[in-house]
Amino acid sequence: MASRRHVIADDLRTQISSGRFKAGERLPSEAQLAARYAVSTPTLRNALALLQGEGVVEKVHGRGNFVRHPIRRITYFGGGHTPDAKTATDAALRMSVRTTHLPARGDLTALLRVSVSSPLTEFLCISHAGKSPHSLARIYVPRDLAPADDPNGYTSCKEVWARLVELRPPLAEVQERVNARFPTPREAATLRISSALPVLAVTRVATDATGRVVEAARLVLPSDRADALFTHHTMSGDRRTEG
Amino acid sequence: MASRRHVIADDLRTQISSGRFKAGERLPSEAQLAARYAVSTPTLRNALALLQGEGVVEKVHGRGNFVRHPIRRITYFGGGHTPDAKTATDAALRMSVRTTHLPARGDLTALLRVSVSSPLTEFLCISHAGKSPHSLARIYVPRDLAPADDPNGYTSCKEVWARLVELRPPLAEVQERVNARFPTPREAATLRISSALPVLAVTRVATDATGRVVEAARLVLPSDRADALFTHHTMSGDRRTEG
DNA sequence: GAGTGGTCTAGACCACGAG
DNA sequence: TCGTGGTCTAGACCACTCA
Repeated sequence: MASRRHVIADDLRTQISSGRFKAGERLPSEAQLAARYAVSTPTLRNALALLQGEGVVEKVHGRGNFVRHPIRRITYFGGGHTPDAKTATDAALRMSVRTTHLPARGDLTALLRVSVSSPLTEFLCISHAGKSPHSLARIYVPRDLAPADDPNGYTSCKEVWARLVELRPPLAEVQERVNARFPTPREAATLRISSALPVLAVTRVATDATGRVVEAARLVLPSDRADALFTHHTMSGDRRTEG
Repeated sequence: MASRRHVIADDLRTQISSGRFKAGERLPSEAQLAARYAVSTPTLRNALALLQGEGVVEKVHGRGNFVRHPIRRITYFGGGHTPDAKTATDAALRMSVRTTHLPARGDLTALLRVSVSSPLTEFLCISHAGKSPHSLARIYVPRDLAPADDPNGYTSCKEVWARLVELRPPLAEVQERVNARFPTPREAATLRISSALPVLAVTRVATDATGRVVEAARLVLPSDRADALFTHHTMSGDRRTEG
C-alpha cells in the first residue's frame, strides 16, 4: 500500500544515488516531473517534500529543485559545548551575531528562573555556509553576565563568546531538551526553508555550581542539514541505573 | 504574510487553550471546519497538521480530530540510560518486546562495527500508553551478548534488559545522534501516526571500555508525544573547551 | 517577461471505524 | 451502511529569481 508520492520519491532517490542526477544539478521543473510521472503537481510536490526532508533535494523558490551535495550536514554537539566549540569543528561556517537587550517575559522567565522584567541580553546567532543560512540560535543570558556593549560592535561570534565565558562562572550542568517540530513562519523565512521541512528544536539550559541559570538557548536546526550529537562518557564508578 | 493555514491554526489554538474546545473532545469534522473558515479541505487539513505537530490535536482515522490532553508527553532520557531506566520514570507506560535473530547487513554493520553476516539479535520494543503506541525502538546487540532464547519467552521488557545487562561489560561511552525526519510508511503504520507528523530519530551507539560496540539502537519518537532530554554534568576539572 | 516554486480551490475516490 | 479522515486531481493565481 505504498502511496504514489513514496513511489515517486523512491524512483527519484535511486536515480540520484545512481548518478543519473548529479550533485548540485537542477532537477526538471515540477511541472515536467509531474507530467513524466503522470501525477498532479501537489502529488509530485509531496514526493519532493519527502526527499527534501531526507536532505537529498533542496528546493529554492523561483529557481528549482536541486540535488544536494552529499553529507554537507552540520552537526550540533550537545553536552556542554558552546557554539564556539561547535564552529571550530567546521571552519567553513560563518556566523553572524546580533545583540539585543530585553526584559525577561513569557517562558523565558521560567527557563532562566528569573523574575519578570529581569534584564537579559539576547544573542541572535545565524550560521551560514555559503550564502544560505544553516542554523539559528537565540541565546539568553542575565544582563550582569553579558559583556558590556562595545561601541565598535562585535564582528565575530568568537569574540562575543570569549568575553562571555570570561564573565561567567564555570558550568556545572547543561541540560538539553530536544524535539522535532515545524518551523514558525518567522523561522522559516530567516532560515529560508520550507515551512513543511521539520526542524530540530533544542532548548539548552546551563547552570553553574550554585544552581543559577547562566545561559538559556533556543536552537533551531533544519532537519535537512543538521543533526545533533550527544556523547556521554561513563566514568568508572558512575555506572548509571541499568538494572 | 501569514498564510491561511496559520491563521486558522492560530484561531483553533486559541479556542482550544481558552477552553472553547475541551481536552479529549472531538472537533467538528474537517468538512464542517472547512465550511466554517471558508477554505477547501486540503487547506483546513494543513492547518490541523500544524496543530498536530504541536501536539495540540490528535487525528484518528475514521473517527475525527481530538483535542489532546495537555502535556501527556513522554521524555526519552539520553546519556547512558537504558530503556529500563526510562520506563521506570513513567510507570504508566507499557512496553512490548519482540526478539529476532538476524545477520548483520546494510548500515547495521557500520553502526555496530561488525562484519557482514555477523550474528545479531534485534529487540523490537514498542511502548504503549493506553491503547495507542508511543514510541518505537529497534535495539541491536551482538548475538554473544544477547540472552539465550527462553522457551517461555520474555514477557516484560524489564526482564529482557536485566538479562542483557548481566551479560555485557560496563559501558564506557554512549553516543546519540538525533535528527528530525518523517516516518517511513512502516513506522507510521506501527506507531499509528500520520506520515506528515515529524519524528525524532535517535541513533544510539554504546561502547565498552575496549571500544567494542555492545549495543546499537534506533529509536523513533513521534514529535507530538515525545521529547528527548540530555543532561551533562561538568565535573570539576572537566571544563570543556569554552574559549 | 519568462520560468520557477508556493499556495489554494472544489471537487473525486478510497480506507478506516463504529453501529 | 454511514461518517470520518487519507489521498489525489487539474487546474488557478501569487511570489520569487534571473535575464
